[in-house]
Amino acid sequence: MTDGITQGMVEKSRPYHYGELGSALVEAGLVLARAGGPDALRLREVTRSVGVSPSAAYRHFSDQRALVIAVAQRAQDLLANAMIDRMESGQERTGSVDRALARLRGVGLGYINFAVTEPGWFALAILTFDEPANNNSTVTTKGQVPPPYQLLLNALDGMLDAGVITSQQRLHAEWSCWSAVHGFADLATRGPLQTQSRTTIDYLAAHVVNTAIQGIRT
Amino acid sequence: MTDGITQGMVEKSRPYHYGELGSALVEAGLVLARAGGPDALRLREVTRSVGVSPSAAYRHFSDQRALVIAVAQRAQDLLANAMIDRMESGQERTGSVDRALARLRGVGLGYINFAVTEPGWFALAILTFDEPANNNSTVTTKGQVPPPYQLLLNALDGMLDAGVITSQQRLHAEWSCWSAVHGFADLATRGPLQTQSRTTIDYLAAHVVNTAIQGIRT
DNA sequence: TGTACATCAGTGAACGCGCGTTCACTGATGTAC
DNA sequence: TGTACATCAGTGAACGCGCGTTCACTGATGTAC
Repeated sequence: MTDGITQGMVEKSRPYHYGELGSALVEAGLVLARAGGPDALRLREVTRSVGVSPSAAYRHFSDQRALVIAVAQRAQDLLANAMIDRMESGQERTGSVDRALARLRGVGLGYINFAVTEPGWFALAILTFDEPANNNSTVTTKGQVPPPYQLLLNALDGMLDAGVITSQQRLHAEWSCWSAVHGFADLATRGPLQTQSRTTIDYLAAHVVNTAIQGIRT
Repeated sequence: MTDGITQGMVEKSRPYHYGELGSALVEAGLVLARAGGPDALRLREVTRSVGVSPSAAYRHFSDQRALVIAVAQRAQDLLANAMIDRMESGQERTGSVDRALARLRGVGLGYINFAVTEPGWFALAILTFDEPANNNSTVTTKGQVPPPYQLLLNALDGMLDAGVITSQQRLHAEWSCWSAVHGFADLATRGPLQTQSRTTIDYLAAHVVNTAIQGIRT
């Protein structure tokens, strides 16, 4: 029997201790949450999928909640990355106005697109938008504001800088935008739009984002 | 010991069979969900709060899911009523334009207000926005479209009739409006706004609703 | 009006399940000498 | 270089919990005659 070396895709006869069980658990949690959402993050199931006893998790997380928060943080980062990707695609724009508009649109559509393509991760990510960013499991704090929210603020500031909106219109615009985009994501993910085709969803998403932007431009 | 007659607020020594256990369970579920949301609707807990054995519920509902759907239907009705109340308050308006605008605003603010004041019921109500309206427990079907959604459609049609928006602008406007309002409700209920004061929430809600309406007027 | 009986709403015990958490342990690691 | 030992990551069994659902039952109801 092979020993020590990871064998194929399923690792049998695990090494002595374990490489980095903490991050392995988070990674396994990410896999489970992708398919099953936050409810799939049961401590026993996560440890089982890693091939470790349930109590082993307590060497790395104080309790199940801490594990969920760590996985949710990863999901939130994935969401932020998806938004950044969408924001920067088609980056060459003629004017600064068009560029600011495209970036704001990208932020919104990236958010919605992530929600629709990865509903499990999305549901997990939004669980912790309220969490006060507890630094857990030796992760360095990135800042008080959660990344997705910060991306939206940046895009809106870009609208102000480009002169697309006034500072009066900029006021509280983040809540109008976030509400529209988040609401659509929820309706498409858990609500009445969940049975619609992807084509329809994408079409409506573009419409909703454009309308929201029109709204803040009064 | 008193018997037969309901005693005070807690009914001890229950009557022979039970009045209307089916609706009593739904009513008890409503009380539980108000405080604990959908997760509080455990069959054993509902039957316990009525003072009946768990298996008694199966005389009235095929399984737990059916009970949850019945309670959710009630929560959805409460939401619809809250929207109607808000829509009709301050009904006397000078022009038809102002009236249509006020009604649309009322629909949105009623929705948000219900979510913020009754988050448990709101969370339950939105659980079944996708449900195909299964007629359960001898309840007459009210129509395919869920009431809250219908109210929004009516208000938007009113905007069209009053000439506030064109038929072009009317197109898909329901999704822009619902997204904005629903998203704000979620952010205020489960998200980053849940720690804000009621005053702030109300102020932002008005802003978001106004912005959404501006958006569909392009 | 009174008795026999079918109906069926609610009982109570039991089922299997999976969960999060604890605790005394074991066994590999890496350091001190 | 080799041995003794402290460290601490992971084990495995057990805890108490509450859930949804089943099934043979009991006991009040209301109907038939």
